[in-house]
Amino acid sequence: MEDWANIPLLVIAGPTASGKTALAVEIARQIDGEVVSADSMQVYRGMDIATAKPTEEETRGVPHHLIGIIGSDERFSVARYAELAHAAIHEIHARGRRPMLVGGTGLYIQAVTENLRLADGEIDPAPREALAAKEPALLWEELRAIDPETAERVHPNDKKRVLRALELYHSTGVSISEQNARSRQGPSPYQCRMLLLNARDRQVLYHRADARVHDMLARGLLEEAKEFWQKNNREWTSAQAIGYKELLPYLRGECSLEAAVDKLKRETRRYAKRQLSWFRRMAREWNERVPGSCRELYIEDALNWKEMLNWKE
RNA sequence: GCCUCUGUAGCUCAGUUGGUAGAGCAGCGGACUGAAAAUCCGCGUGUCGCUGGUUCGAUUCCGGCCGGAGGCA
Repeated sequence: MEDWANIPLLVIAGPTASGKTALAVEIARQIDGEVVSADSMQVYRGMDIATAKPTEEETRGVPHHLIGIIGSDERFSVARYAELAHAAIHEIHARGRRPMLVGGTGLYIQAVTENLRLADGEIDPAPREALAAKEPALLWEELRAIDPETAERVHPNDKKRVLRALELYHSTGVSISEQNARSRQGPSPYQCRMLLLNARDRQVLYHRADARVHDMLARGLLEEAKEFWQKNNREWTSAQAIGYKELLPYLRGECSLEAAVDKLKRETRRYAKRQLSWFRRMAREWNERVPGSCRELYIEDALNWKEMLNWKE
């Protein structure tokens, strides 16, 4: 695995509904590429409409990896994702094809491109229930006792991160700050270039997102959601997917379809905004480290394939 | 036509006994290392309908006009 630096990896990132799939497929067909999905919800089986999994028609023969690989009732983690993604990238490269990392989950992309080194061992979820019952302030104090550096960075109200830090420590004996320090020592594994899809006018992106919500509904999102809730538990990670939890009140007769759809659109927009926040930082950092390693593309522009292909070398 | 109510942020509204205004939602910015489509932090973005008058000063008081709702005809 020491030849990592020789593996070129084209990353395509962007918020929801920005057209990542279409761009990736177009490029893949020209450079003999295969897509490794970096999407925390497309990893689950089923959930096809809600997670906008690329259809056969859309992929046009370009292989896509890490989509629909686990059950919606399974636990998953960045650690497992990174492992699978690295394996897929190496395997694609070994076959003489070009790996492309494409998706909207910033954490997953970062874990792969920066080769984050996470502490060994599974995280034991058992302490979570015990810890969750406690007051947030008490949990934060607990974290400060074992890892003051992380406590400093994590807001006491950010219960999820406080809990995770405690779980990590209790399960592996490694604190978050230790793990972070280790990660930073890792090599930059691949020869990376990133295309970031964005919109000059946020409204343009939002209109596309709204249109996609309507498209999903037309394709049977309601049916899919109904089925999803028959088989899945609200506590499971897959239930976080935008699309199902917003429609649940309607399916239970607690609100109108219109209200639920409005909520769904709003949550989609908020999600896109959070993604952009992550990617903008990522772009800034990449270009500081390796000038020109991240290029921003605007969905309003007619994309110039030839220019992009010359650039990626 | 007359009477009453009403017009303040993108929306729903509060408020100023006259000193250019604030909540919720929406929106915007940010963080993010084992759940991340999650979780969390920060920020009012405004011709107070228009126009005259009174006043040192009007979003506030008075008149007129315009828009909206209801009532009587």
